[in-house]
Parts: sequence; structure tokens; C-alpha cells
Amino acid sequence: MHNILQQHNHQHCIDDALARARELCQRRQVKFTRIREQVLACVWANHQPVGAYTILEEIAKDSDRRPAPPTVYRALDFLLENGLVHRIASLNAFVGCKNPNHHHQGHFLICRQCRNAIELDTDVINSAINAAATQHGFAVEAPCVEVVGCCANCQELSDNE
Amino acid sequence: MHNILQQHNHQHCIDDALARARELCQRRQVKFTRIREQVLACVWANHQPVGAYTILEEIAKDSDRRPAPPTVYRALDFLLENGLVHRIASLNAFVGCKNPNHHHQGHFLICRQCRNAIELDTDVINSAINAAATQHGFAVEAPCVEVVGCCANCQELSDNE
DNA sequence: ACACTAATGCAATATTATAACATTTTATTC
DNA sequence: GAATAAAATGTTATAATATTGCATTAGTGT
Ligand SMILES: [Zn+2]
Ligand SMILES: [Zn+2]
Ligand SMILES: [Zn+2]
Ligand SMILES: [Zn+2]
Repeated sequence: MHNILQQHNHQHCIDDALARARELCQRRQVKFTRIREQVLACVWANHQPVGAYTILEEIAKDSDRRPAPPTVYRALDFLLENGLVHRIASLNAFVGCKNPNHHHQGHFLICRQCRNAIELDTDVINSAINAAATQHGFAVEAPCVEVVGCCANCQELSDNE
Repeated sequence: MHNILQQHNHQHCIDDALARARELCQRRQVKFTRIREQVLACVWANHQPVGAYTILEEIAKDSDRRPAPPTVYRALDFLLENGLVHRIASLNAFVGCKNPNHHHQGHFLICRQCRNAIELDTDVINSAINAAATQHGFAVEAPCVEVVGCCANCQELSDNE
């Protein structure tokens, strides 16, 4: 069982994500400004989706200046447009995308207990959705899949109680 | 192509939904009170997910008394618990369930244009989700699937332009 | 330097949802 | 049927999330 949520050097996740973002923005000729970088770093602080106002608070802590909500939301919009983060609708929260170079809508397994979100990279769900949609003559544009449950880690922990 | 969204007697949808709800509540020994019925009727006014505050406005129009938000949300909570409505997280809105007797989390195709929501009744998506989740040792509890796109109706309409 | 555009700052407000407590209605027991 | 308990609703206030509109600043090209 390879589980990114246990025993991994998360600093690598952060560094990689920021490096990918810098590279991607340069390639696309869009600006990876300070506030955008701060917000992305905040989203990548861990693997748990984070709310806009939490991001705001974190930035206020780190930099002694408190951005207003629109500032954070604009940065998030930019990151969403460029596929650097995903929005988790059921949590009103945002999480880093692990493959921003490939345009996609993320599919997530969200642990009710530890709150970590695992982004799936398989196509079986999209295939199933497309099959069902086709039966209704429905043209899929943005499939949103957010599965709440209990991750392998947390299941083990509660087994050992 | 059988599409519930075109050419159907929607009064039947409403009447059936309310009848099912009455019956279900009686069977479960829970109370289908006036406000709960009003809210459910409002949700079933059409096939488009409707927000809590819109429901509030509609009830205010119909009955000359304006329920406060908690009243509407409590009625919605009751209807959710009893599977009579589903919540569409990506729209912060609620829509009637077409099969409340069978406990399930709904999967929806949501048209970006006409805003109608089609509830799927196939199991292929759940199968795909379970397959993907199993690979991660993840125990699925509540899969949320909300697919935005363009319905058959609206595709035809834009073709004929 | 000038004009132009993109990005950010800032104040106010909109939208969605809940907390806390009072009152009323309904069911149960004596 | 009155006393009691439980459930449902009313009411006020407020929390949490998100956007609008306009002013200011920072880059970009001429
Ligand atoms: Zn990590
Ligand atoms: Zn992603
Ligand atoms: Zn109908
Ligand atoms: Zn349903």
C-alpha cells in the first residue's frame, strides 16, 4: 500500500509544487506574483483542503500584513485558472493539484477523520461518468467528484484501539 | 432519447413527490409538517436545484409569512436526513430526490445553461469510485458526484441557431 | 515621459449557514 | 383531562464564505 499521506517528506511536496508553478507560469507568460506564491504555499502547507479565510490568517501571521478577502480570492482564481489548485466544493476549500501541466478536473478521496485529500489520477471514474452522461445525451464539461470516507491510515489507527 | 426535462407533465412530478413523502413519513413515524411540505414543494417546483434563501422568498410570497433562515434550514435538514432531497454542494442548492425509499447519495448531471439537474440511477459510477478507492485502501462513505455540462435539450437548441 | 494594462489595496456588502434561547405544539403519563 | 416531557418552530443575532466597485500601484511597450 503506497500512501502518500504517511511517511513522506512533505517539504518535497511543497518545493516541487512551487517549482512546478514557477516553471508553468514562466512557460505560459503569466505572473507568479508574491501573493500568488504565498497563497499557493499556504495551500500546500499540508494535504488538507484549506479555506480562503484560513489562508488569509496564515498570510497575516507570516508577513505582518493582512490581505483583504478579495486579494486572497483573486490569487485563488488565478491558481484555479492555471490548474495549480482545485476547489473542493463540499468543503468550501482549496487544495494543491499534483499535476497542473495536464488540464483536468480533480477527483478526490477526502478522509472524514484526518481531513487529508487524495487526488486520484485514474480515468475509470471519468469513463463511468461519460458512459452515464452519454445515455442522457449530456455533454460533460466539468465532472466534480468528492468522495468522503476513511483513509487507510485512519482505518489502521482505529483498528489498533 | 428519453429526457425527463422536455415534454413532461411536471405536475405529476410534484404530486408524486409529495405523495411519496407523505407515505414515507407515515411509514417512518416522522412528521411531515406544514413547513416541511412547503419546502419540499418548493424544491420540486422544477428540476433546477434551488437555494435556501430562494425557498424562503417563495414561501414568503405564497403564504404571507416569512420564515427565518433557521426554519428553512431545519426543514431542509429533515428532508436531507430522510433522503427526500439532495444537496448540490457545488451550487449551495437543493433538489428533490426521485427515489427516497432507496437510501443513496445522488449523482447529478447539471446543465450549465438551463440549470436542470438530472439524477442518475446507474451504479457504474459508484463501481468506478469504489474500485479507485480500494486501490488506496480508502473506505467510501459518501461519494459526491456533480457533473456540469450541457444537456441534450440545450445542445439541440444551440445547434438550431 | 506617456499611455496602457494587469495586479493589488480597500471599503462595503452580498450570500449562505448556524448558534442560542424563547415559545408553541404534540405526544405521553398519571 | 391536567401534568409532564419531547419535538418542532419562532426569533434574534451572528458566523463563514464570497463578491462588487472603485482607488491605487506596478509593470510593459512606445
Ligand atoms: Zn506531502
Ligand atoms: Zn489535480
Ligand atoms: Zn418534472
Ligand atoms: Zn436521489
